[in-house]
Amino acid sequence: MCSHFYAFVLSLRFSPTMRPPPPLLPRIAASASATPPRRQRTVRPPMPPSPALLSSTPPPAAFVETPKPETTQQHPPTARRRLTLADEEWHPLPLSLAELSLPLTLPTGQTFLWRRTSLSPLRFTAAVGPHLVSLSHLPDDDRLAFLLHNDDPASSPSSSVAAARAALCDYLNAAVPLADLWVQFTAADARFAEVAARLGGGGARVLRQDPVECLFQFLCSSNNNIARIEKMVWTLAGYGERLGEVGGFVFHRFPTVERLARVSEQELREAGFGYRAKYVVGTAKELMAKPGGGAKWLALLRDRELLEVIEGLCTLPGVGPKVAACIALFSLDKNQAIPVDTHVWKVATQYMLPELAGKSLTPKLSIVVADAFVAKFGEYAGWAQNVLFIGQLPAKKLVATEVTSETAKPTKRKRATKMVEIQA
DNA sequence: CGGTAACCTGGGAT
DNA sequence: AATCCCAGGTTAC
Repeated sequence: MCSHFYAFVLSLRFSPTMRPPPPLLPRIAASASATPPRRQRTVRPPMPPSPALLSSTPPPAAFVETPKPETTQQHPPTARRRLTLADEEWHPLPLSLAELSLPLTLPTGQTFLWRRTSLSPLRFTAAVGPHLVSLSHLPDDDRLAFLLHNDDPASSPSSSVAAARAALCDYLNAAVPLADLWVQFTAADARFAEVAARLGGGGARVLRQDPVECLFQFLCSSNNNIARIEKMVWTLAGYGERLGEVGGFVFHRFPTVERLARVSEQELREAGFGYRAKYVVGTAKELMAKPGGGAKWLALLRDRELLEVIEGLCTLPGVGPKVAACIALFSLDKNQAIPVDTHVWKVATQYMLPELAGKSLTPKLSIVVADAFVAKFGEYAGWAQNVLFIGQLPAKKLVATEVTSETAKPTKRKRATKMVEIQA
């Protein structure tokens, strides 16, 4: 039954709507599942969430931390002495700790754009669309909250708090009830239960990123390490509009495809991209040739089937099955997509398909692995895979926290880092 | 169609 | 100190 879909994928390859196929070599949808997707979802994920989770509307008054309305001035006269959360105008989001753990979601390999701008309380900052936001948890509450701090107040009037909240709920995939999934996954697989327990309480959530942003990030990820990926992605972000400075980091809105298409390969090579420089430039130009400029073409993939999505993405230079699956899962609503990399391969041969141990990972075998995940975990298999992937990361690396230069006294040129174990 | 070797770079291990 | 190996892969033989 696997072969049906394999043939299906090959046929898709030559779909007239796609760019002319390269000479050969079926770079098939390695991470696609052969399981026919029932009821293809379009934009919104399945599993109707509780009304309270349906966002973009302000949360109940009980969750509002600051007594004053959001339209008041940003810094009350008495705010000099102690900057509490309230003084900074944090705005609550409808996500509990069980639904979203920041350290298990932001710095664990699905995005490379967030920066830790505070250690205690733990705080992360990044641009979400045009909004420069920090995320943290309110004290004495397990609710998440965000702080909006674009440079120019005029460009972010009070109304944009609502816009930022809506953008965040979308970005954080807030409508998908993660806690329910974990119950299901824990019952389905002992290995998942073990990893989930070790990670403590849940909250490893799959994001719903902007497809352009996601694509160019994972273009940088091939045969590479996290530190350098972050550096490269940060370089790309620098081509976008400046949004502001937080914690010593200057944040930019992620650049448009059009802007990226004007960057030269040599410029990127000098920035340390290596052979990926030509992937970035090539993909940007390839996208510009699409009707609507590429961003639209990518966005429309959200309405397509997983196999077709993988197939389409693989026409872009530098995008293979694994990177395509990452983009599908982390930005295109393809919750069944399973990025099969070395870590997932290890998990699969160790716990799920021991008969494959010792073999090398081929595109066909990664389909087998993806199928095994979907057979075990179902429609949201990609979310389970994400947790198992995190479980493969070195425990000490899960929350590697940078210490600021004033407290760290780095002995060498490189930044000192301090490892902080998660939970307790 | 499966196996293999380059491909840029930088950090850590030997 | 010189080399090797690896890092969430993709591409070309």
